[in-house]
Amino acid sequence: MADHDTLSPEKERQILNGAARVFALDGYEGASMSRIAAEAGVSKGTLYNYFAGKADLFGAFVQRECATRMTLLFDDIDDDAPPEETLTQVGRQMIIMLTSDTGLLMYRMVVAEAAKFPELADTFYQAGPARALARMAGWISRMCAAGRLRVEDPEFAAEQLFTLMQARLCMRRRLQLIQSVSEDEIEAVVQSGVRLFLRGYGR
Amino acid sequence: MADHDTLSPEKERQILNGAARVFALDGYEGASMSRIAAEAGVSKGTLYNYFAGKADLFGAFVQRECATRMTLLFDDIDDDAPPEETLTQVGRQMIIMLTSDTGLLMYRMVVAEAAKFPELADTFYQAGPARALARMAGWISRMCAAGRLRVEDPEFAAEQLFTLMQARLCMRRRLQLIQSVSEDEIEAVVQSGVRLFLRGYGR
Amino acid sequence: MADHDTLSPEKERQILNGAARVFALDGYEGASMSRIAAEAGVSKGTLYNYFAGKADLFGAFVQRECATRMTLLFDDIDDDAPPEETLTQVGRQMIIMLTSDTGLLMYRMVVAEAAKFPELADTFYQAGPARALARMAGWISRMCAAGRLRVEDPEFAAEQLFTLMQARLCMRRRLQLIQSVSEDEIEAVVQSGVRLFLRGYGR
Amino acid sequence: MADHDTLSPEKERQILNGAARVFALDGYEGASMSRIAAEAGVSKGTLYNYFAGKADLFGAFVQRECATRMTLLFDDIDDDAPPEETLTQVGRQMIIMLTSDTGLLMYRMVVAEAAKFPELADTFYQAGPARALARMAGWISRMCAAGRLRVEDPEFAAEQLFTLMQARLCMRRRLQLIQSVSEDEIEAVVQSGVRLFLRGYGR
DNA sequence: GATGAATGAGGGTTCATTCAT
DNA sequence: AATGAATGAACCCTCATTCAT
Repeated sequence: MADHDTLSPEKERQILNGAARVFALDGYEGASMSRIAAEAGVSKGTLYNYFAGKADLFGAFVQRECATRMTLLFDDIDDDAPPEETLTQVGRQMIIMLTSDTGLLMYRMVVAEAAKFPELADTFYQAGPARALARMAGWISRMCAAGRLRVEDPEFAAEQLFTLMQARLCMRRRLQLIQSVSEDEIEAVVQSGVRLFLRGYGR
Repeated sequence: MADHDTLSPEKERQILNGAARVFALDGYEGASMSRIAAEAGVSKGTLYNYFAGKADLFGAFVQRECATRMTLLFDDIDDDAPPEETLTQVGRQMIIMLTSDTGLLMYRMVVAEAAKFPELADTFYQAGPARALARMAGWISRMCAAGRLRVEDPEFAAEQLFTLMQARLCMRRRLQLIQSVSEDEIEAVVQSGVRLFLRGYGR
Repeated sequence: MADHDTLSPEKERQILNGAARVFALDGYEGASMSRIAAEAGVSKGTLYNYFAGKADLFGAFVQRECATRMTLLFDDIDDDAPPEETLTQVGRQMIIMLTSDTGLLMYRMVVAEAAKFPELADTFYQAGPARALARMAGWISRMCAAGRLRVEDPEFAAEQLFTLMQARLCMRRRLQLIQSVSEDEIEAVVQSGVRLFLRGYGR
Repeated sequence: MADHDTLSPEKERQILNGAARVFALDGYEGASMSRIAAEAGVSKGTLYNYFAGKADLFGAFVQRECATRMTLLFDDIDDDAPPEETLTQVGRQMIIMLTSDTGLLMYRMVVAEAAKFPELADTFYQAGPARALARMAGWISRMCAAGRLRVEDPEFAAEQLFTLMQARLCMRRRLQLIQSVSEDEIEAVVQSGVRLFLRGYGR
């Protein structure tokens, strides 16, 4: 999407950072290239030297965020740890990501523009949720093989786990009903969700 | 939000119907007051006699839609029916609503504009999810009292139930990854979710 | 081209007059809608209430000018008058039209944009030169029938007559070599051209 | 116009060749300095080292084209040949030049921009039409002296001859009504024009 | 001398809003 | 109460020009 024989990687970052701030506040449609330029500290013309247009800039922004966020959600999964521990850790990190300012922003914009930019939503899905689900499903399969879980459809179970983590906090953040989440709140959601999951799929 | 010493309730309805069609197709930013006026069959000036502006019209539209859609999700709950049956029926209707064109549209718009119109998101939440959760939590409490479920936090359990229904289909619809859902797909999600719920909270 | 269920004929005229002044100075590409709006004394938005865009405005302008100019070039042709008289009178009016500010402007713009707006050039041709040629050819035919001229191809003879009128003054005006033409200059060109024509085609 | 203590004549030629291609396709307003730079294979900065700006570059381009095209329209005039033959040959070459792609292009651009670049139109006139007219007028004078023509104003007669050659084909090409001209069409126009000219001015 | 990234004024166009009718 | 013509700020984007390298 973005031109990656890019003129100056530093300036591209600068632009994307500015764009992130503006997109965050105003959404895709609401964001103006003028404001993004001002926020990024470059001229409007420079925006168009780095990105083909607004849609392209938005795409590059989404792609970068996905790539950034998705790393290390599962970096230190230890198959020998008790399932409860792994589930708790993964669930916690997922909630943290989904309720973070940028995570929230990404979700909002991708959902809002999915009808207009379906390929963007797909990019987002592949770079984010799909990878997370694949990893989780893999882990569940291994736990089944090890006799520690009993799951018929690991992929779907992974989805259930992730949706359970979205109870209460995620929805409220998405609807701007709350401005932040505390560690205690997160812990409560994670524990309850993990317990439900294990009662259903544990051994 | 809207002026409720309203000039002519009939004309207000007429405008909101036009607005609904346009917002549905184009979203908030994409909708133009001209198109809404044309679609509603009134002049642009009349729009401003009934609503203070675009944001106000949007608010009134969301409010009315919420009120309209949210009715009777639970109209025929029978406390004597087996819990599994009730859960299945409620879950099924929830998925149908969330993946319907209008349900999806509402969700997208409210989430998209939550940062800009927080009070709108709140309206939506109160008129929709909050009422559904309250009803469900009430039913769970009654089931606990009847010794048919064992739940510590009925309100939260209700949220978990609803999030479980959002696995797979809802997310994919929201991201425009799929264009429709089949009854079989719905049934699979509902059954798996209800089973998980009952294994955790049943008796 | 222009919307002729026009909002206010007076304002449309006002806009077209402003457009004429700006197009005259800057040509099609060089003219800006902002300047046209300012020159016409209306807002930019109003321009777009009356015309679909710049190309449409330009088209309407060309059409109006053609319609205006072309009338009465031949209104009072009297078939009983001596051919020399008729030719002189028509030739004189033709030079006057071609060297007038608007006539010049029209020619410049239509020729300049013919590659980009061929249908415009065609409109111009049909509304202007084609009609003039047809009328002239008709007159020539009648003069032949009356035994006062001897012409094989009346249509082509008409073209030759008109091109003869373009010697000296028209080209120089088109190239901005001169800013105006005097009546004496016109008379000289007309007489010389008519004499040449009659020596060749007269009887 | 162009800086003639020029940095490298070779590079200047290179730039003008690129400019010619772009101006030919897009006209003055439509041509962009970026495209010209790319087409010429130099950087945009270099353009500005050789030419003061777009207008200056355009001027240099027109000047060079005039100098190039105008040569040898009359190189082989033989005063002993019959006037009809000479006139036919000159007329034919004139039509060919005026209806050629480049001739047409030059005419269009110079006429289009005459109001904005009057000195440019003058350059064009001096380099092209003026020289052609002077040569032709000279030949006519010599023919008069030799008793083969009888013309009062040789200069003006030369203009009439040239305008007669512009009947039909030139106008239609200029208005993009036709895309090409055949030899037969040219011959018809030349013969008819020459005959008319000789009936009027021959002896 | 040559480069091309950066600039920012200006391009055509849209549209929420106003107000005279 | 209803109209819709008029407004003008703001939109995205282009491009002639400059200047640090």
